[in-house]
Amino acid sequence: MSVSPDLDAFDRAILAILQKDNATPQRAIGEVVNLSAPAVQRRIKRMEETGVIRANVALVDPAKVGHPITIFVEVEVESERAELIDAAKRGFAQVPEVQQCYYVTGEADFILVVTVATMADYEALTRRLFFENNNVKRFRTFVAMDRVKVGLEVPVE
Amino acid sequence: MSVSPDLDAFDRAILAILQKDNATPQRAIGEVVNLSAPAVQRRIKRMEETGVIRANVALVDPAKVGHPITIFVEVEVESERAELIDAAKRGFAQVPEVQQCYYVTGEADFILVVTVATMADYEALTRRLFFENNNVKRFRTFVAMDRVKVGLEVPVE
DNA sequence: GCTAGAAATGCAATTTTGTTTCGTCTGGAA
DNA sequence: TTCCAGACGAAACAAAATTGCATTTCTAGC
Repeated sequence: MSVSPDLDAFDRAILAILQKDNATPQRAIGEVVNLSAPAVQRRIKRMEETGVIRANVALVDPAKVGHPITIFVEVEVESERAELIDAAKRGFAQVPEVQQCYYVTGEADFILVVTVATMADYEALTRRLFFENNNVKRFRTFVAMDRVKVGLEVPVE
Repeated sequence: MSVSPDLDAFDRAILAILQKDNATPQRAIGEVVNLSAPAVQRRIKRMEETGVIRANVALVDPAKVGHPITIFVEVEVESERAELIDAAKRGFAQVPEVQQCYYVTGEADFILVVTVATMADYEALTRRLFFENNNVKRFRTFVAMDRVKVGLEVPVE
């Protein structure tokens, strides 16, 4: 899980494909990277076992399932005591509407990406997550007008 | 692609599974949601055609492929002329290191999520994307110390 | 430069999964 | 009531993933 994976050019080529479409048949991948299907399959398996590939998922259009609003929130906390920070992390991570949560340096402590159906839902969420949390000093809201680019693809060279 | 999909409880249950693991066999999904494999398959196909499912991808651990640093950037532009904004969108979207890009309301105009190997790389990227861009007034950097929760999963009820 | 050991490969067989077919059932409109 | 459209499940089928095995490639170590 945390061993050095040591990826070669084959692995990277495979990753580039899987990050675009992981339903690509191994045979087709093999043709592109010049490897047999079993070889591709073994490499994929190894990358899954070593944690290079964290998950295989379907990406869903939020608007199509009733969550048309995406919001960024910068959260500043009162105290940065480790215990309180950990509690905040767990608290944020638990919430399904919180798609992403990062603990960051800079003028904020946390940045959240939230997806909701309505602004009223967001308002209710802020009450629950921020106003009722004594350790939240203040937060700033940015509503997405356009999701210009959305993905978790990582360049693999 | 943009027709109202009208998802029922079966569709949503299927989506919940596929958002966690889209390698789950259709037969296994069928057992969970009480549907036959062909029924599951037809629903998945329909959701792919209507754009509810935008893509099927592998999620890669950035650190394991040499991109251990995740950075948020708030970008403020000089002019919000539609033409310039569109140019900015295209410019940001093009860059592989820019994982996500949102056009937002609030104290910033764009929020970017960037993944890089080193801070030197980030510095080079800022030069290219911001300093050499006349329409960028200023930008603020937040370096992620902990990727507490990362995903694109959307609650489906 | 040569050789042993380890790792990775390709091929072919097997198993699992995805896909299509087809007959049936259900719900709604005429 | 009758007809039609849509969705379903069972079974047959096609395609893909997976496994076993012999061979090749790579890497040291001598």
